[in-house]
Amino acid sequence: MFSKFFNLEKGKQDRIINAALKEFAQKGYERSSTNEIVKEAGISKGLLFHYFQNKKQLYVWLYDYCIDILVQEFFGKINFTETDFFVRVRQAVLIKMELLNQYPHIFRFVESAYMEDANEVKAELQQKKKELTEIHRNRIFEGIDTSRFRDDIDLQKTFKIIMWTFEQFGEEELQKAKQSSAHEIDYEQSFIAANEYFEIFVKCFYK
Amino acid sequence: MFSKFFNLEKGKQDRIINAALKEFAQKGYERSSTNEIVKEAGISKGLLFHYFQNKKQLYVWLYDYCIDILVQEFFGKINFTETDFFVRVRQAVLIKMELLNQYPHIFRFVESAYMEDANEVKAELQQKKKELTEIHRNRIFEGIDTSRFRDDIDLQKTFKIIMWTFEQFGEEELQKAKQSSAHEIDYEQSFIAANEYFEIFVKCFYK
Amino acid sequence: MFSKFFNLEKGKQDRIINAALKEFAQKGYERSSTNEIVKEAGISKGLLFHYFQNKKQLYVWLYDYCIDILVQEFFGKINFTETDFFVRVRQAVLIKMELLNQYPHIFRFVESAYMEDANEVKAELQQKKKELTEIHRNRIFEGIDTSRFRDDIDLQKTFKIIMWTFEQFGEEELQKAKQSSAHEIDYEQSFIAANEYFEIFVKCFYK
Amino acid sequence: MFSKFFNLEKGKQDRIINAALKEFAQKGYERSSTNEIVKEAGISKGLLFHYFQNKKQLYVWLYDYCIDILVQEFFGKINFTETDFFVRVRQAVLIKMELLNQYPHIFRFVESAYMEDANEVKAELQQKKKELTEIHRNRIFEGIDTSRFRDDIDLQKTFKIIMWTFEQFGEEELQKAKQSSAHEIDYEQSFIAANEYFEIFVKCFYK
DNA sequence: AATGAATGAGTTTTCATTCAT
DNA sequence: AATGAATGAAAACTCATTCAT
Repeated sequence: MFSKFFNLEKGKQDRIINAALKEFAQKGYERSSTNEIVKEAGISKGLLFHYFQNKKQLYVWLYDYCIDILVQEFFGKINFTETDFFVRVRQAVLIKMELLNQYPHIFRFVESAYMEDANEVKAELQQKKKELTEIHRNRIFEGIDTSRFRDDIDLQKTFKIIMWTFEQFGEEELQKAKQSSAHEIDYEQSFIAANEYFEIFVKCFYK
Repeated sequence: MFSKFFNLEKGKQDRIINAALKEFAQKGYERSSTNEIVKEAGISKGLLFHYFQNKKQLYVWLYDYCIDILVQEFFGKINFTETDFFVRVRQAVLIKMELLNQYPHIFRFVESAYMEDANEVKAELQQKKKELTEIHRNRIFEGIDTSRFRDDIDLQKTFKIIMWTFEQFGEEELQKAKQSSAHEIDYEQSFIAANEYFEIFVKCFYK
Repeated sequence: MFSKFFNLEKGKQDRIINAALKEFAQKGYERSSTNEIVKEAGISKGLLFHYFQNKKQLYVWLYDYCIDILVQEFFGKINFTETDFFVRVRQAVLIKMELLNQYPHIFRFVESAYMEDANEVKAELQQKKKELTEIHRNRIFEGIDTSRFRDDIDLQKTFKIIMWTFEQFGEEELQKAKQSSAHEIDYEQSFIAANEYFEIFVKCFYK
Repeated sequence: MFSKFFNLEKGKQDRIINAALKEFAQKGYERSSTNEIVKEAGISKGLLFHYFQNKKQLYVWLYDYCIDILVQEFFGKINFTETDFFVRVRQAVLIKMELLNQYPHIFRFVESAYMEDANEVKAELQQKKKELTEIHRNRIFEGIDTSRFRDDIDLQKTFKIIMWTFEQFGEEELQKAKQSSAHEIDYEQSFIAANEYFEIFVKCFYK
């Protein structure tokens, strides 16, 4: 399929990927222009369509490519010997923040893809998202010691409460950052706040 | 400003509102076509722009209009004499579901507006969202009896955990509904599941 | 024809005239919008077209109206008892400058009308211009004492040279003014420069 | 920038240039339609905007293109070994008339551009006009023998009088031609009339 | 006399995609 | 593999003018 693309000279590959990443992250699927992408990548119009049949394929391929990178990096950094739930979740939150810092373009693109609702790619994207969570959702909890949780509450639901809290907390920090003067997450302060949530959870959900 | 619009014959007003609602909810701001809207509403191209200076104003006006309806309906139905936090939240969740059923188009449009990231309207929308939450966030907790919560946990953060949980729970139910055969929320089953979350919270967060 | 218009309350007449003057002078015939005119004049769309059948008629009528004012003012101020050609021309140049100062909008509009080349009004305007010059060209030289000019040169052509010189000189001063910081004609300096041209002409064309 | 355009097949280049020339000369900037231009040139709408970013750029580029041709042709035909002022000016007047005949469309377009007052292009055009006159105004008088002029008159102003006279004279002949039955300049008769002006100038301005 | 809702053809510009070279 | 000329449908928006009230 895309093996052709990978035969390309590495530099050109990168220029194309970065140009597309930048354009899509900035403008979303619909508003993005293949014209701008080829201009930024310094290649011809025809070449882009030689490798990617159309805009949609380029977008979806790029999404897969980015997800692969993020998933590999993410799970590569998780310490699976740690069995305490909260330590594990805290790790995950931190790693996510690190990745955000390390691959800002990729992250921003994937983020924007999650919000993307252009009809053309929506369905395909949602399918992929679903598959992704199905595959990885429980991987993050592999080897967790569940014996420390209270016995009188549903564990699955308790996990969800915790996951949702940190998802939304992350979202809130992101929003705050956007509206701050620095336009950047204040990691130190975020870390302290996150810990306070951990404390509540430990107090309430552990035996 | 838009008083002109409200002088219009009611039927025509509704046709315009519904056409715009449908188009924007379905396709998002960028992809939506004013051409389609006027065709659906059965009016001339010129008329739309006689009432709304441009596409953006139409969108933002429609957003305000919808938010007004939802906010009024929502707070009109809340029983503020009830002081128990969880009963109040349960009420809110139920009312939200009712509204979803009663005004599906308006709800879907506002929902899509929350995800909208077309640069042109993003900033304005975010400002409005911020104002909205600032005004109403605490209204929903007016007169709540906080004495029943454990004293050793931060109340603000605890509230957030609960709110986030039900937001995300609602989201999950919506997603499930979309992928179900009926394409409709199974209220009975949702209600049972929601209750299970309530039980966890009561057990863990109350004294 | 337009007697209807003059029955209107004076204030409204003026508002309409000034609004049209401003719009046409600023944007030229084609780019001007009747919408803007009625908005500025504070009247309804329908009313404008009640008095002026269409945009073209409004433009042409306004042109006539302005020309009438300028012509009357101009010839009213000329001192026809003065028989020296150069004194007369000098007078004319000064009066033109005064009028420019007194009726800047009218002047700018007429000026713009002279440059107007919108097909729709071009022909009509040119016809009017021709009639105007035919009627008034020689009026300005009424009672002039031609005996002081050299006998060996064609008087008609000499007059033309002088007229053209002052027309173009005025144009040049106008351009200078436009590009100056003050955006205004420096009358004192203009007057001195004009005099130098007069001196050349007296030296060369008088006996 | 526009090198792309010149890579195009010559025939197509010409069709585009001529179509634009015709449309702009006839209707002026504002009233001209890019739709009409592509129709006349027999190309697609997209292609025009592939080569020229927008209508304004097309107009300004065309102006530059035309001015270049006229300036080169004009100065190429001037005989700079001739040092008599009046012979030189007579030459210039004749060459201008020749060019008018040879490149009627280009001439008409440039002429219309001089009268153009569409806000969008006005400033840019005026800047270009100013540069043009600054560069070339004195080139036309290179090597002129000024010793034959009277010593008691300002030479710069005298030159201006002469230049303005012939500019306006040319204008007048053009207007006459337009309103004549033949719609063409009667060169022979023009030449005689021009000579009469020359005679006046020689008599009056030479020692 | 006065209003302003209504029209719809018209405008410039963008865009993904194709294809001959 | 690589180019870039070419397409034409579609977009948002404007505008003079009409007409029922």
